[in-house]
Formats: sequence, structure tokens, C-alpha cells
Amino acid sequence: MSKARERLLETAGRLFGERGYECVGINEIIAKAEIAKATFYQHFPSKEALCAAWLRGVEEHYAAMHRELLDDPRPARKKVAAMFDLLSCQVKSSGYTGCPFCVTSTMVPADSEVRQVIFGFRERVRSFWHSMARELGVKGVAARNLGDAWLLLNTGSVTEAQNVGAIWPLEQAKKAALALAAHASPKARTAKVSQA
Amino acid sequence: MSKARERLLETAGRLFGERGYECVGINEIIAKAEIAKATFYQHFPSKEALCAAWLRGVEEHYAAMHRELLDDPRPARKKVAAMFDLLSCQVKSSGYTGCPFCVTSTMVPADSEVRQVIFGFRERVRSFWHSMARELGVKGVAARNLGDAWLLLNTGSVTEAQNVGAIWPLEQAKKAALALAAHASPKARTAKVSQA
DNA sequence: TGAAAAGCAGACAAAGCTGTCTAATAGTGC
DNA sequence: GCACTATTAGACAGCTTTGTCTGCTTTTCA
Repeated sequence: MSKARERLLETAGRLFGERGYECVGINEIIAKAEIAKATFYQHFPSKEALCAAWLRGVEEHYAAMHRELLDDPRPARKKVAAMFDLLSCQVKSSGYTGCPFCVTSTMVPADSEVRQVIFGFRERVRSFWHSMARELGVKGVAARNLGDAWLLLNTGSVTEAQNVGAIWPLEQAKKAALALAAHASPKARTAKVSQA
Repeated sequence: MSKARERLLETAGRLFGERGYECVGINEIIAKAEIAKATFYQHFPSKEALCAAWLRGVEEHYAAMHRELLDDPRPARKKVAAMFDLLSCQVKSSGYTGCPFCVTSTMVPADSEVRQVIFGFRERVRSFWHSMARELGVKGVAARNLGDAWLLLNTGSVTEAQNVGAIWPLEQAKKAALALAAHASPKARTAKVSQA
């Protein structure tokens, strides 16, 4: 990848993430990236294409994170907790203003290329949580339900954290996710009953 | 309230809800509302003030809905289910593109009046879910945890529904919310054990 | 050395935005 | 009739936006 393209993607990602697609202009991006406008349009045909390229990069990043976590040999319950800890770290990092896909989703037309990227990402995250539920030993429709519940806690906590500017949503989502896990997993339930 | 102001608020609400604050201009709002520009600026000092007024209206609407549901004599578990059904209806209604507060949140500066309205709303919704948890007979920190979990399922399902353009997130959130309720409430747990 | 590729600065067009202002018109209470 | 208020259309200023284009310079690589 050329230096100019790299810098453009990096700068645009930072700005889009901070203030949202619609609130950041091409002029600001090229100024901050110190790239000439003509060069920009040699790499990307439009602002929207830049946005799509950025989101595809983020998608790859998350995909790697999910793969790594699924391959991790720890028990599933620890990995669910670890995922929420990872999200917590991201939210705590400076300038974070919510899931890039959710934030961008409202600002692009429904039939755009960007929307397709967003849609694909959400699908992938959902199937990640489904896999996690199956790893816990839950089967069939119950695994889908548990995975969806985790996904919604994931989405909800990140969104809420952005809305209120705090990290309690992440901590509370982790607790709820583990409670649901304890409720759903046959092994865990047995352990809990024997504790009582 | 004057006819012009009413029509402006209604039109702006629809458009802001559909495409987001930043993607809708004053010119389009006044054209669709069939109100002269000068009249607009006699009612609202700025576009941002219009947005804040709109969100305050939405806030009142939700506040009434929450009050009504808390006063409802049905058992808490039914009311939790009813709340998710209400959200489901909203999401299904035409042109709905996500929680107005979440959608607007990313498009306004952090210190604006609009941000204050958003913040207040999120606080109020949170305390609604806390009240609901206490109605279920859960006490202290457990009530806060349960209420927060419900809140996150609420936020997550509405956001996800908007992202993927489907209503399964609402249905799955309802299931998870009821599972958490069954898990948390002493009465429900007893009932469940006696069933087994 | 020399050709091809990449990047540069910046003017420019065409359109959009918010917000101001003028001047005329419609309705309402007295 | 008369004063007062609300509303109208629309020109306008001043700014920002995306995207195109020209002409020039730097880098790269054989």
C-alpha cells in the first residue's frame, strides 16, 4: 500500500471515528493527512469509497480478534468475559465515540456500498457470538438465543457507553453475559446447584 | 402551540428520525412543512434549538409511556415483556431508523444543549428499568444489575434492529430479558424449580 | 540517464448549508 | 376602520462541501 493511501486511511479512520462520517469533510482529511486533493482522488473515487475502505479495515481487525478468541484454549466463560474486557479497553481509549459501524450506519443511504459493509460486519459478529455459545456446550436454538443475547449486550453496552460517556455499561454487560451463561450451560448449572 | 411551530416540529422529527440531524437541512424541513424560512426563525433561533425541542417532545412521549407501564397493575414480568413489544411495534413502524437519541448523539458536539437532553433521557430510561427490577422483588445491587441488563438489551436490540433492518433483535432481547428475570426473581426461581 | 509513476499546490465549478433581511400579505381583536 | 401580530416568498451573504482539472515537481526504477 502506498504511503499516501495509508495515511489517508489512518487519518480518515481517526476523524470518522471521532466525529462521524457526515461531520468530517474531505478537505479536513487531506489537510490533516498532508496529502494533496488530486492525490486523494487518485486513490479513492469518492468520499464514500474512502469510508467503505476504512470500515473494511476495521472489519478485518475485528475478524482477527474474534478468530484469536475462538482459537483460545481457555473455557468459553472466560473468553466471554475477555471479550467484554477487550471492548471495555477500546471504549476507554481516547477519542472513542462508539462502534464505527453503528455510528456510520445512520449517515449513509440504505443502498450504498457502505451499508453493505456494515451489514456484513453485523452478520459476522452475530455468528461469532453463536460460536461462543456452542463452545459453552449449548445446542440448537438455545445456542442461537444465548448468542443473540450476548450480541445485544455487546451492541447495547457500547452504544450506551457512548451515549452517557461512561464505562459502567461495559461492566454491567459483562455481568449479565456471565449470568446468562451460568443460566444456560448445563455444566455451569450443575456446578451452581451443587454449590448451593 | 401555533400551527406553524407544530408542523415544523412534526416534519423535523420525521426527517431527523429518518436520516439523522446532520443529513437534513433547514431548507428541506421548511419546504416539506410548507413554512416560510422567516417564520421558522421566529419560532426557533437555530437548527440546533429545533433539534433540542424535538428531542424534548420525544422524551415526554417516552416518559408518559414509562409512567403508564409502571402504574400498570400487571405483574412485573408481563410488563417487561410488554415494554419490548412496544419497542418492537415502534421499530416495525415505517421510516423508523433507530432511537432518536442514539442517532443524534454522534452528530452534535459534546457540550451542546442537545447533548444535555440526550444525557437526561438515558438517565431516565435507566431508572425506569431499575424501578421495574425492584417491582420484580429484586433488591439492592441485584436490582441495579438486573435493571442495567434490561437497559442494555433495550438499547442493543433497537440499535441492532436499525443496523440490520430486521426485528429479530427485539424478539431475542425480550427472551433474554425474561430469562434474566426468571433467574433473578426469588419467586420465579421457586416456581421454576417446582415445575422441574 | 531517462522514462514512467506518483505526488504536489491550488484554482475552480456547482451545489449545498445556515441565517438575515425586506417588503408585502393575511388574520384577529378592539 | 385600525393597530397589531403572524405569516409569506424569496433574495442575499457568507461560508462549506465534493469533485475536476491544470501544470509542475519529486520519486522510483531499469
